[in-house]
Amino acid sequence: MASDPGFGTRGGRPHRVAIREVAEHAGVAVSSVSRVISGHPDVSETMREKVMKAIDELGFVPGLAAQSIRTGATKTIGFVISDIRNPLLAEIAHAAETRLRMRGYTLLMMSSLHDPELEADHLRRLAQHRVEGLLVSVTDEQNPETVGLLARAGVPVVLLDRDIPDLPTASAARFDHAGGLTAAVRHLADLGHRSIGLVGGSPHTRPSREREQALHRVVAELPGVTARVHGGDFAKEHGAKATYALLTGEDRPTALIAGSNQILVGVLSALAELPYEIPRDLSLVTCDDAPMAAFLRPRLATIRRDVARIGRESADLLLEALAGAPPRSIELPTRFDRAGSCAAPPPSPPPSPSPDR
DNA sequence: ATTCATGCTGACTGCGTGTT
DNA sequence: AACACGCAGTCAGCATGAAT
Repeated sequence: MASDPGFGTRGGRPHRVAIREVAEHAGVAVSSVSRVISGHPDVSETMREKVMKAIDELGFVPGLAAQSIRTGATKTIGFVISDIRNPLLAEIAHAAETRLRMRGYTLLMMSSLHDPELEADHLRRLAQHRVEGLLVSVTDEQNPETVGLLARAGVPVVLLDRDIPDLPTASAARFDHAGGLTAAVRHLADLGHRSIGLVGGSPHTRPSREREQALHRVVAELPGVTARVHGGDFAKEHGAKATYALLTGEDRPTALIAGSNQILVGVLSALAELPYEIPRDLSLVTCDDAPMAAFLRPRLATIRRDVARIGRESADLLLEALAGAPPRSIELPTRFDRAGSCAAPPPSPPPSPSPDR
């Protein structure tokens, strides 16, 4: 039995066992080997065993590239997200991959690192790989190059929590960010908070826009309550900077909402340097769980979403589109979990930190 | 005679490379 | 520039031989 299936060298160049060699080794025709490999019904048990024995002894692995030449099918799906190192996105990818693998597809994952140029480059590369479908969470919904590449992709596209009106051919799986955020703000207002700060993410993506719009909408319905938003990147650096700006400026909020798990890390790092104790001096709510957040005391009030579900559902939308169904969109809920990090605001304004940092 | 498993042949696929 | 070829496997259609 070969130790490394399908690999070897011949004269310094890579040599892979071909179907012809399997046929010769088994003493059968190439077409018979092909029938065995593809599970054709007209194959006797003796023939199957003979071929499988040769395949095993030679370590043959059918070449997907060669298969795709004839069939036109690569059984590969392109998956582009901002950063595969983000545990939240890793969970989405895992759920989607599991779903697609069950249907014989391989996922080709790429991180755009919030860089539209790199993202466009990935999309072009995936086209070269002849992927049969795309799962994409774009960095900038308005970027003409990205939108153009997706429009011309010629394969089904599913957007992950993104809105691109110029791309009506794409399906989409989105979260109702407004629902969870509205519940959180109402809870804070019920506790007595009158100034709420949101450390938002990129304005070029749907989740940030939805949250910001929802915040202004709900605040408009709550007499005496104001909101301040600091948008930026989905990054801890922005989280720290914006927190510092919000808490050291005029009209300091008594409650803060962190717009993502990466932003939360920055928010917490800024709070570690500022004289605020949670929840005594400041109420804190986060959007999405962070890996270590479960060990924080008090527990963090969190706007949660089922990320594994959006992974599964987006994979299903893509499978549906691959089967010829027209594009469609779905919306999944977000839920506010209140916890110890929220309390009534302090009777006097929160302590004023020293201006030097 | 019929059925089934198997073999054989040639077309076919997209792309890069070599030849005319 | 145009054309031919090789790559590695799939596929369809037909031929063949053995078993029922």
